[in-house]
Amino acid sequence: MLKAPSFVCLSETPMQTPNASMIPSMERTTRQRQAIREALQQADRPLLASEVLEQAKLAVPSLGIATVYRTLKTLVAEESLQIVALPGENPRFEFAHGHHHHFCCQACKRVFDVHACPGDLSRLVPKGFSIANHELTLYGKCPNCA
Amino acid sequence: MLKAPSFVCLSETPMQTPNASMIPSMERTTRQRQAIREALQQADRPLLASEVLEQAKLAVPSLGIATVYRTLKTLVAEESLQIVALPGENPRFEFAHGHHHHFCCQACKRVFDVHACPGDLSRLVPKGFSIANHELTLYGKCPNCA
DNA sequence: TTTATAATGATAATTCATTATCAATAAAAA
DNA sequence: TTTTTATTGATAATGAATTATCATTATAAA
Repeated sequence: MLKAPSFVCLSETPMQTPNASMIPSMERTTRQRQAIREALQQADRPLLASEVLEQAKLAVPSLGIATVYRTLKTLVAEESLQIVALPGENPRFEFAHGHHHHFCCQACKRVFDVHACPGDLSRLVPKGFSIANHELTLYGKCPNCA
Repeated sequence: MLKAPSFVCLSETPMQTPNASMIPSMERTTRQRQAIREALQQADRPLLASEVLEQAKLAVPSLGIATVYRTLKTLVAEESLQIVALPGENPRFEFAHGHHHHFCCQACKRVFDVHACPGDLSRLVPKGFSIANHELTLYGKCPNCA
């Protein structure tokens, strides 16, 4: 009998909502995945897929972009990574660490975490609107570029 | 002698930075363009290109998406329209009207203008960072969806 | 080790928003 | 009107990010 690939939801099993069993598993530890994890951990800022590739290639020069996308997708699915989507920018990725905001340097285009928060913003919206969340992006010059 | 199309920068003319003379002109008033303008004016919120098409088609059913994109591009180039780029969303368009923020309804996905502003946010960033601008997006339920 | 198969990497394919093409149409000057 | 040509609309083409394919490689269990 065929063994199903680890990411397939078998028809023999009861239908279920998307959860860990639907997420492509990472059954093996590979140099590539370690390099990708470390690139993200050592950068103290969210990285583009291309930046992850660039950094992780320093450890594993043969690394391909397909593996970067595959690994990022799995890490997002298992909620280890969160996506940082800035207006008009490709998604960036960082290890999840709660509510925070971002600073985008207009010179070097790097994005930094901002751990402060303006707090309750319900005063800003007209009556009838209810706020569940907010995203703030600051633009300016980082210390290196100022 | 050939007359150049109105949007071409003739080689006989001195090189110049992009300005009004480089912008595709709108020499004729058409039903299509009026319908597109009116769709944007009557919506009190930024619209996707697809929403502009949908609305303007009510006035001009034959309207095509190419004309919508062409007209939006020209209106942006002449700075009549500004682009509203929300994280992970296609660009929306609204008539320019100064600094303001946006509220995105998590239910109906419509985006509304928020004319209030949290003000100076320089206290939020670590020393060495300088803030030139900021963008704030609020998420929640609009009055229709609450 | 040997073996089974998960994972990789080169690259083809896909996706989808946007732009270019071009014959047909229509605005506005003559 | 007639004429000129800017504009339109159907759709082909483009561009850029992401995903699929598949032969090859390498992990980890036996």
